[in-house]
Amino acid sequence: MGRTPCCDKNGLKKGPWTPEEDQKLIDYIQTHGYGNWRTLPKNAGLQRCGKSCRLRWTNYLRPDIKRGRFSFEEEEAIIQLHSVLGNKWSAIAARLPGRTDNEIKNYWNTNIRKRLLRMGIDPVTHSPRLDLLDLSSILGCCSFYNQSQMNMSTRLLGGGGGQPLVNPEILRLATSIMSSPQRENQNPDFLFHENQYQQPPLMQNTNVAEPVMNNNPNVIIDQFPFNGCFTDWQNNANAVLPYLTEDNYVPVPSNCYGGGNGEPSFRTPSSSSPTPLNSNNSTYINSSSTEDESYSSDILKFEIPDFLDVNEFM
DNA sequence: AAAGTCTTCAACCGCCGGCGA
DNA sequence: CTCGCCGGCGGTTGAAGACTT
Repeated sequence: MGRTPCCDKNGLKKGPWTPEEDQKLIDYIQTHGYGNWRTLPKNAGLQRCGKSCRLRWTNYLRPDIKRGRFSFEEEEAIIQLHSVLGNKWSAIAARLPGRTDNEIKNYWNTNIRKRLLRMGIDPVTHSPRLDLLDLSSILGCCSFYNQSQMNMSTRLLGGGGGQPLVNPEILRLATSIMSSPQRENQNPDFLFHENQYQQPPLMQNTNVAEPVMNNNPNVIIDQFPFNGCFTDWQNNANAVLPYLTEDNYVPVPSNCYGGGNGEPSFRTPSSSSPTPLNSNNSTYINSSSTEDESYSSDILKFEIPDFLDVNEFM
């Protein structure tokens, strides 16, 4: 289907918009609305192509655009949404009122993506990348989340009376993963292909952990052992090792690097019984850790803000 | 103070899907 | 069914400002 380029080569302006051009576009749209972007620039007296006008309007001039820095809540929402939707910037933007896909995309690429990388998390799969991981980065990530009042450095290292969040077994896992023959038994279905969140398969040994049955379509089933069960994987031949890709991914749910209050939350294994996941006001995925109550309940709880209609993702 | 490097983000490009003729 | 138009999307670019040396 040969289609003519929307931007005529001759005579149409490109590059940054001037205030005069902005005003022309605003005036025109306020008077006539926006319908046919192809004819709009001509009617509005602009030497621009329709595409450029549409972009300028939707990304910059639209009156409902919220400008300025992203709030922590927005940032958190972007990460969560990205873990489900992938690079569907428009879909993410649709759930963040006042933000454009372009803005979110830019913010992701310039801020969040880099931070995740520094934390050793692959920004594409939202999985820890062992080849990226180093402890200094993990500690560094605390600054990413430091808008919470918690001193995560202390927590990660086990200070303040709590258990360390960076389980020494993570380090052992790294070693075992690299040498595990089960690397060959990778289940590609669990990878976040095509931006679709997929449930991890059942662990064969229920003592280890198993994903909670999804009784509530509003809930992203997100339970997957990440901390505390590595020994079981190592010791139990029947236990299914977490998936590894060629690139040494260990896919973990998004909440492993951000609890409802923004801390990285490496969680304990959940109880094996299906947990009703309901809340009137918000949806929690609650890992009812009975084995180690010293873990903060906040860390084991992931809240999906109401304005994120998870239903639409499914 | 100047030069070099890095970061940010507005804008562009090319592709795709929907729709009507 | 094919074709062409249009809107929309995601990836990429490059200018400008910020920061570092």
